[in-house]
Amino acid sequence: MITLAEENYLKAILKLSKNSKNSVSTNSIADELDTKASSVTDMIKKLTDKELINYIPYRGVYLSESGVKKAIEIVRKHRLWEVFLVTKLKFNWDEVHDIAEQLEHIKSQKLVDALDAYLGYPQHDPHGEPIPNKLGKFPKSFSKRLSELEKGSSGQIVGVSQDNQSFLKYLNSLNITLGTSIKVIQKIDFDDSLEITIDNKASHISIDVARNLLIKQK
Amino acid sequence: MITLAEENYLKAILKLSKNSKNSVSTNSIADELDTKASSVTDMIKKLTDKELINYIPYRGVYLSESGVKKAIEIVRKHRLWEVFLVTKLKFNWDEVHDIAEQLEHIKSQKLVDALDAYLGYPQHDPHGEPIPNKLGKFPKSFSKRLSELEKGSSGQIVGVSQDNQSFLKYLNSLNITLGTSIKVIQKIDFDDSLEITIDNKASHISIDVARNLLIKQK
DNA sequence: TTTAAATTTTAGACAAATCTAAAAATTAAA
DNA sequence: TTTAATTTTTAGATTTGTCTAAAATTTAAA
Repeated sequence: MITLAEENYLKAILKLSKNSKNSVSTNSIADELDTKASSVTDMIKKLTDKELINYIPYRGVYLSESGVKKAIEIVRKHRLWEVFLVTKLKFNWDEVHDIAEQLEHIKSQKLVDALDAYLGYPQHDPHGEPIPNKLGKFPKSFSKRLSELEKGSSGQIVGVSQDNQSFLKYLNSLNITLGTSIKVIQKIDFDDSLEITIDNKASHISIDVARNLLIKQK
Repeated sequence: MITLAEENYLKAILKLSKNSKNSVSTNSIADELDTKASSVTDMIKKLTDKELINYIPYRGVYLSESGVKKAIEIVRKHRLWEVFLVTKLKFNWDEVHDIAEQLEHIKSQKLVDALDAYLGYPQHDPHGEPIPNKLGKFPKSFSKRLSELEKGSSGQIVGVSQDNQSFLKYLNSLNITLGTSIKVIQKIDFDDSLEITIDNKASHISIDVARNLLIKQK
């Protein structure tokens, strides 16, 4: 049986592997989960014993095949519940993360599948993030990160790759939501930040923000 | 913060108080939760420290005002989720208990209220059990237990006061579900069991089963 | 390439929730 | 009303997940 804490570690490792491609460091997991490196080392041993990850001391970890499968299941549940909360219960997109963090740990394959069907097999969550299907396959994406756009080009926001409340509230304050059209006016060499326009109104955003905005070019 | 284990104890104590009226014994809690008496004693101390129960050593416990409130909230969540699973996700009434046992611990007042509204403020769960409202008030009931019916009288099943799968599957095998008409043909003095008819077909049920069937007399 | 800084692991401790075995208290029976 | 049976509590241990402080290892810098 896989515990709640273990599930959270798997999810964190999956997320971090997507950013970096390489194996994931102890400290980065500790950061992601807001815990101490020594706690991470302890948990790494448990996950290794269960063959959910591979681990070389001092060298980092990566998910095993079964670890990936398990982690994707949790992501699937998280995102399906977010869709439920927004489309059925009328929550705002910045209110659902914490509740989905709880709901993602409910154990019942039948429940997940029934929920998926009930929601009409959605491919994206309320933040535009892809929802893996029952087999763990993600829908194809045609989006780029806003940070990759050239000066002068523009597109529409189709997703964000962070769903924590403070980030989403910041986006709300910038009038950025799914579907918003954005043009890159200037890229600042000094700190890689961007001058953009939204509805002809200029704004300035950091590279960190731009990296978390998914955009489809016109 | 109240833990998952503590919530389960509160729920068990509430259930046992309803049966007995007196204070609840350590052993009965241990039975209900399938644990050991010594574990119950340990937990009783924690719940006492948090002022969720009152406790006199060797004399049993009862819920405090805040303990009752908390326990009723959990029951409310459990039953609302059961309604969701049956009415929206098309689960059968004998499949929902275990999943609701998990869902009842999700913490979000807003979620409970939104779910309640989404379901149309149901007053009874799929087993006919009353759902307390937001203020903790239970809807009035006009039902009796089948065990209280006189020989010769009859009525319709409006609820069951057990929702575990094995009990419900047994009812299914007897063709008993919500709405079923039942007549008491004979009461057996020896073991208090009952001869009943369902659609003019005779069956024999124990007093334990009869006590868990709620019936509205014609 | 040796030293310093950063990262990671180990050792030992703690809280939560549980257990077994033994002791204490209560209840029932002779 | 004393004894026996039952119930409840205590004492001490275990597992899970976490922590701090110190040691070990790796990486970066002089």
